[in-house]
Amino acid sequence: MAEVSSPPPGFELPLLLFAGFRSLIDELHAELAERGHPDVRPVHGFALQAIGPYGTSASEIGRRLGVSKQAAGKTVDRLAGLGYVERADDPADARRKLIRLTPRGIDVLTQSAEIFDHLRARWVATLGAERVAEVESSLRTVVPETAFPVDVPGWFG
Amino acid sequence: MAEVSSPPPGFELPLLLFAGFRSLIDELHAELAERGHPDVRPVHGFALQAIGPYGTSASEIGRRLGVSKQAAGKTVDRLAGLGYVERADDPADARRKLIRLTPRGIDVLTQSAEIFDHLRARWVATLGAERVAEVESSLRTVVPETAFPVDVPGWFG
DNA sequence: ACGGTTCCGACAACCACGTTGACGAGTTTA
DNA sequence: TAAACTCGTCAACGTGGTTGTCGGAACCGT
Repeated sequence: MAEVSSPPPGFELPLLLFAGFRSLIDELHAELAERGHPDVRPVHGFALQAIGPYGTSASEIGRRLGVSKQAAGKTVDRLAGLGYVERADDPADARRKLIRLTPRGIDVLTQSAEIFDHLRARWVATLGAERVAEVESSLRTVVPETAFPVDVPGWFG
Repeated sequence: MAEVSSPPPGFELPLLLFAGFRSLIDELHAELAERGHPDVRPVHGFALQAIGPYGTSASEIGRRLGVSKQAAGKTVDRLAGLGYVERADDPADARRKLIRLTPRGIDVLTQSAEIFDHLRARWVATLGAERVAEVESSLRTVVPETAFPVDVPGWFG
């Protein structure tokens, strides 16, 4: 019944989770900057993921990200300005503009995957494969399916 | 030498960490809303924490949060508008305005601590005390001291 | 085949949150 | 005392959201 030693206060858990997330993202972007992608921001990664290898419409990106089509359109504008995506007319539907990843956009995604693997390997080197796997499996257990971070942008404010 | 089963791709780790963080914060704010604090946003919590029980100046809040004093001033404006903080003249220094938590501000902090404890207890009920403690200790090990999320606001964009 | 509904992308106005730069007023320091 | 610094505020701006509106294109039911 009695706790042997008092558990840590509950507010540490979210702080630790965020710190872990943040350190990974910070290192990712530091590394991306060194590899020729200094201008891509954390939010952009989610948008690029939402586009996918075959391209989609801006409205669809908005739906996947959980934001309005207007917001998605603005994000596409900026990504286009940075050279990560391009707009093309959709031959099948004159209303739509197909948003596609440029080679540069594909590159940043490829490199990101590589860097994330590298960062996870660093955690394994520090904690051991088992403990990393257990963190992952614990989180998978406790995180509701719905909470998966599709709709990240603007969630904070 | 060979991996018995291939490890999960590295990009899952940050996603899981963020999903865990986010689910906790979402539940916190859902609960806070029910307890009479529907307008407080995730970012505000960090600012209220930065103020502390005795109050400080806006510039100091900015320093603690890693943002400009102007940005801190705006945040204080909003928190004051919501009734969580108040400005008072500092008798010792006519330049400074002392930002202090109102009773309502103290209440939201007290309730947050309580809710976080409750949420952690739910994780314990699902995963067991040991696994939760191990997640915490693993993260403490792997997170650099410097990455502790003091300077959260605006970090994303 | 045509007319209503729905969807697309764009424009405008607005809000939240961050940034720099400048400034007057007050405090500290040399 | 004069110079240097700090505080808070104002202004302008950038970015990432929101809602509302709108014309044009596609779909669907009669």
